[in-house]
Amino acid sequence: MEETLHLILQGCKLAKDLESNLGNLANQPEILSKSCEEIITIFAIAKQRLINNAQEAAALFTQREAQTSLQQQQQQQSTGDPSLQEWLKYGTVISQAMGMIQQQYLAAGGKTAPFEISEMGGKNMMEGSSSAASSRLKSSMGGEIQAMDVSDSGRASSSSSQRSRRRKDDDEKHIMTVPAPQMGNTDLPPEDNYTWRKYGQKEILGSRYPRAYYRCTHQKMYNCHAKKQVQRLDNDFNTFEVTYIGQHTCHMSSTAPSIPPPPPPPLAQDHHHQMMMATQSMVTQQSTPASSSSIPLGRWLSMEFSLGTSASGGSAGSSGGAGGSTTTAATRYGRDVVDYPVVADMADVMFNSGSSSSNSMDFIFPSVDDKWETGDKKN
DNA sequence: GTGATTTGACCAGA
DNA sequence: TCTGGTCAAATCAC
Repeated sequence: MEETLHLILQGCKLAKDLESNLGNLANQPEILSKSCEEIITIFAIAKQRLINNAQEAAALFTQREAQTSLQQQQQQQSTGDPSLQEWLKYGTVISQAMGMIQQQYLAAGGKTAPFEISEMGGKNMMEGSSSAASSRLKSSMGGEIQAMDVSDSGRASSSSSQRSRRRKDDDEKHIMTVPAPQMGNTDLPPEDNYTWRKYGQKEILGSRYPRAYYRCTHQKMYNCHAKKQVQRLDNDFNTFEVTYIGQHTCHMSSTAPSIPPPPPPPLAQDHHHQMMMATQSMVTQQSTPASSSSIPLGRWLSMEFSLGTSASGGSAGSSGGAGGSTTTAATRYGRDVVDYPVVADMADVMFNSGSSSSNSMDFIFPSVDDKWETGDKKN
């Protein structure tokens, strides 16, 4: 265990070194890339060890990682170095991707995700929602995600009214916290690869921020009763608490058909293993120096950078909903918003990467070299 | 014109 | 009675 921690610390040191020299290396992407790969490799090894250990060890690892991310964020904010902002964006992309992975994982009925999850079950939904919001502290940067698996079976509901208003339904509810987008329009709820239609918003007693109510856009077409509620945490403006209610019965992604719906069907224990493998697969691809398909951090950075530019350049193409990769909000306010579908695709590939294709990352990063050049020119 | 969002009102459960 | 969840008309955006 100590060895693993030492590895992590070493990775942190290297990251700090890289950070301090980032200005000098800004025009040397190859060196940057190698440095990043080195860091990624170290963290990947450490992570692998932790995964192999007990959950206890994994929790400690995540804590360390979150601290590191937080430190980087704080340092970045204090320096204001634009090149470091790309570094930060990298973390944001990962965070977003992790968020979606988390959801995919929950969709698979998983109980323990490859990264941190705190699970709470058996309590009623409203308790979980409001009190948890005030008591749980989250990191908005590190991609920390907490999820509560809440099955609201406590109270029977008899809705006989024509309007069928059910305060307490029997649908499964999953509460999770996800970091808000740190660029673009941060008011938007996190992208989750489904299209939602907002049907209400309410001020919640004791909560600083209102709660927004969404239902599946295809509710009528597919009789899909999936819903979600989104609310900022009282103590953390940068974190959303998202409650998923019910399951998607719609099939909406033609481009990424293998994505399972977020609300979790209580199935397949094996998904945990698949998740682990998918995540590890990504790490491996990134961290294997010999692999030409590994993605240097510089490419991740440029990728994210291009995301930012494309968002302002015109994300009108992201509309259309049925593509399964945008929210209605993102569509509506797309001009200010980061183009999340790319991140969704990342998660998609990560979940479908399996072992079949070594070029899955090519799907995520089409012509990344060009994008690097684009980003470079930007600088 | 179509579909999404906003927002005040309504309703049901606690 | 209070509060959260939903409805639906008005409005907005494409």
